[in-house]
Amino acid sequence: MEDRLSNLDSEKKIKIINSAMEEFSKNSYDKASTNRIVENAGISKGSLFNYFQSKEKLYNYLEIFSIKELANEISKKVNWEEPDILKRIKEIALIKLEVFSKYPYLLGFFKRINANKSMEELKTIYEKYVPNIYEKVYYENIDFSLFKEDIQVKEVMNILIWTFEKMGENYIKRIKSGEKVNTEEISDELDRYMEVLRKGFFK
Amino acid sequence: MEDRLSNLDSEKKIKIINSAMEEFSKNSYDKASTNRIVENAGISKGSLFNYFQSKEKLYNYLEIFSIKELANEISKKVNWEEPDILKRIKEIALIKLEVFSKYPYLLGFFKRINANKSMEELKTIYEKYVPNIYEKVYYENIDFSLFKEDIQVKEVMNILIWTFEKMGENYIKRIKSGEKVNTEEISDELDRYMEVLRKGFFK
DNA sequence: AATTAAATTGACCGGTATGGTCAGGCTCTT
DNA sequence: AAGAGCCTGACCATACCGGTCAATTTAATT
Repeated sequence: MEDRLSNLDSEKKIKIINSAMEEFSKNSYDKASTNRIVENAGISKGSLFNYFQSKEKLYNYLEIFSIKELANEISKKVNWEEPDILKRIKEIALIKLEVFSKYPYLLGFFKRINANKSMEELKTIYEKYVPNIYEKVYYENIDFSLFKEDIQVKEVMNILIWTFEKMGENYIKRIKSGEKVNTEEISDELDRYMEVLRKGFFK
Repeated sequence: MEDRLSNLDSEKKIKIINSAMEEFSKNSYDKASTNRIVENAGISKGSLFNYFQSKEKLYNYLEIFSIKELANEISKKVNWEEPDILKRIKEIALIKLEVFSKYPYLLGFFKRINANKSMEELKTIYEKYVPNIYEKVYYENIDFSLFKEDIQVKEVMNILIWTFEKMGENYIKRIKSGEKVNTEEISDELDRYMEVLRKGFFK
């Protein structure tokens, strides 16, 4: 058996992934410690190296896992027929939040990947593991005629995306600090911002 | 002489500060290396410990320096009579950009501080070194009757602030990657976003 | 219950990097 | 040429690094 991970108990697997993501998101690759990873994951050194063979392979696994996990969830769950960009963005925000609740250090780990890889390298990886996701997410079947007529679409799109990203970051901060996030409260807040943005930029 | 830094050549001082900020923003306190700091700053180990006595004192100095540097620049340069929030935010964005050009790792270092300190601790520090800055920045003399009448002010304020923060982060990324940022181009982009936001949310 | 197979452990390895020291070197002013 | 004040970098004990592997525990098979 090549892949020694798939045999693992799913809860244990998540614990290892989260511990490794935490370590790699807090420290650069060189300074990240496999000792601390096994300690926080509650497994032995030998097991980690049995599952992943080396630190480098662990890191590579995590990289691909992160990219696939988030993109696949979005791919699967979004209603791609919905033409209203605000509804699309809200949907994605909620999916992200769900994934980040399961893997609280995923966003931090993504930021590391982003910092260490050029735009081209990143796009190549995405193209390989989740083809077309870039063009799809905020554009597929979106009805851009819903924007106010005299508005600059590119700028508004960024404002929408950034607003929900910032909200998401704030939620992750709260999740990490141990707070139990109330899904209903979040959905309400997203709706409030949606309403404001709709009034401002849409017909 | 207690403060052995003020005697220093200003260019050298900036080089040391930037090198230390870079190291502390890339690594946690424990893993940040004084060896690498002196190497990148172009000074000897002995000098660093002559100036700062210990790693801890260097870190504390940096923390207070960062907070003061940015807040004082804003305090000094902003036109506090301007009642238009968009103009206020643009002014602050440009000041931040200026400071971040001088200290490219300041924002990264701030994020470390934020991650390691609770909201209360942070506020205490700000209150001590730059009193009232929190209430002032986005509120002092701002004319909130300029907003559209049926709009939710709190949400719009966050959208404005977040938009300019995200733009700033993108510029810093470009500065760090060595790109020479064209101030005129930036000012144009800020204006473009200001215009869109004004159309959406203001009378 | 006995035997075999598979999964997990953690003490241990050589090697690297750590924060901090301090005796001596260098460069000025007098 | 002498003294004063910066500045240097080899040096210290020590802590931790990624990775190994014989020994032990757990699970499966007979």
